[in-house]
Amino acid sequence: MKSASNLEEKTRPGKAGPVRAATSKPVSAAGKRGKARPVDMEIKTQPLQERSRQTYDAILAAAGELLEEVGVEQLSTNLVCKRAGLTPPALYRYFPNKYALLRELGARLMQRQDDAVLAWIDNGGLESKGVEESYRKTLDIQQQVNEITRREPGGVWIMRAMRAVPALREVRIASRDLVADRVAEYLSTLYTDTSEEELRMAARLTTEVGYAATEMAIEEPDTAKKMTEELAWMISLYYAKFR
Amino acid sequence: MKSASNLEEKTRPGKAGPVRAATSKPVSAAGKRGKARPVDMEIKTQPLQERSRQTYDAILAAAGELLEEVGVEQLSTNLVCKRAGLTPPALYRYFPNKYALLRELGARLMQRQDDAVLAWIDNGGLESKGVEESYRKTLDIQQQVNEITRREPGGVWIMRAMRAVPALREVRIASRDLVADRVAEYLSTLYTDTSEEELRMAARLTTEVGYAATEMAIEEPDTAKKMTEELAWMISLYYAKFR
DNA sequence: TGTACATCAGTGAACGCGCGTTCACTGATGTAC
DNA sequence: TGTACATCAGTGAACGCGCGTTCACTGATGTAC
Repeated sequence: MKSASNLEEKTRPGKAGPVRAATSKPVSAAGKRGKARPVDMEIKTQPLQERSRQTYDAILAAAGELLEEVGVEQLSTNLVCKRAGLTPPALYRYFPNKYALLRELGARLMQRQDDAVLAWIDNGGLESKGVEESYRKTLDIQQQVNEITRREPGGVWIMRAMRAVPALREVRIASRDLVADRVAEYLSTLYTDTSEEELRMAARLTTEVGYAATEMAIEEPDTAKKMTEELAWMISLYYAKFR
Repeated sequence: MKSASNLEEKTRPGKAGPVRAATSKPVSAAGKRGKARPVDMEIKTQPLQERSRQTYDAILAAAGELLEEVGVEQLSTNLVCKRAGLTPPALYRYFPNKYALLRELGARLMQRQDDAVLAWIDNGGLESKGVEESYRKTLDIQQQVNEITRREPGGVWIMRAMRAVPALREVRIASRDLVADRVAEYLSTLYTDTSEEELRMAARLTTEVGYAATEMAIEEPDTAKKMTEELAWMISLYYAKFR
């Protein structure tokens, strides 16, 4: 059973619906991050009919494509509408602004990454007889995450946006901490000499470092394979210190 | 003697002037990154008189402040003008758009970081008798870089912008590779069994990971110290594999 | 199975706003003699 | 040392554009009987 994210309920894997359930209570309108004035992040209407479900997905698909072409900053709702073959009020029916849209894209990507990592943990990804085996398993999951991100249209841009757009940062942090907590929880049964708190810090660090490496791998495909291998060494050698 | 960046000549440390010399040849107007249409990055006029030097610095200072308050995306030249107490044509005299401005901020921050790292290398930062010493030295430079970034107004936002804004990415990459090349060059005299090419990859990875850790340390001050220590372990344990 | 009606989904046209940008200008600074 | 002039620095006012957003509407889909 998956522990609930502190952010919101996550989608059922495989189901393409919006991450936030129609009945979930709205994110408070009051600012959640310091000075940047708050943005309405609520998804307005849930698609109900088949036609609207397609529209909803077309909007997200168009946004993903456009992210790759123009980046986060130049992305606008008008541009997304044009690409999706819609008029603005149609988009506006579902998303109050581009941040809500990006948030949905971010939540979906994180969901897919998290699902892979949690499944990997459940399959004993964190268990190994030595550094060599730990390396192989770490490499495996990192490659999986890279591949998931590569396949997602605009994937690396979504990751960048989750760093650089205040309204999206919490999506990334929630996902990171969800994964890190699960890793720490698991490791604490193996390395009983180390406090769970310390393992949680270690897991956050390695998760964060994993994100950076995924971005790097996608940005520089020529060296991606070798870089990912080196990252896997770095992480597995680091965890060896807790044994 | 510092090896020249592939991007541009870097400023003399301590001098607050613009990074691009007035005589340097313009960045080609043709796009340097795939589809995102190119942005004019050229700094238009160099400040000559004392008055204009102050204006120039006031613009950069205002931009740094505003980055922290509103983020990259909401930043506009008009907003910077208001904060700096200027009218738009005054800003326009020096910067063609906000990207040129951000680029200058990015170049200055990277310059400061690089200076610290290069000095650290020259002082034998990469030399150690064991993992313990390597850890201490790595921790030292990472803390220095964190501190430099913290002190720079809008520092962490500048780093995020260098990831998420296409026109700025090259500044970050150039700086990373400059440092990584110097690290690899140095290490190749120590670890003669490993090719310089492989060491360069390792150095890029650790530099990249260092950036991620700096951002993380600034975003989460409560755990910054411990996180930085763990990062230093991770890096020094990793480099130990080349011994 | 057919039809009338309610609800859902998307359109066309328009709006106000802040953005980037430019113009002709005034005022400040530096310098030649 | 003083003054006239050239250049540098910044202003005030205006512009066109694309953005986010809203309105009253038409058309599509689902359903009650």
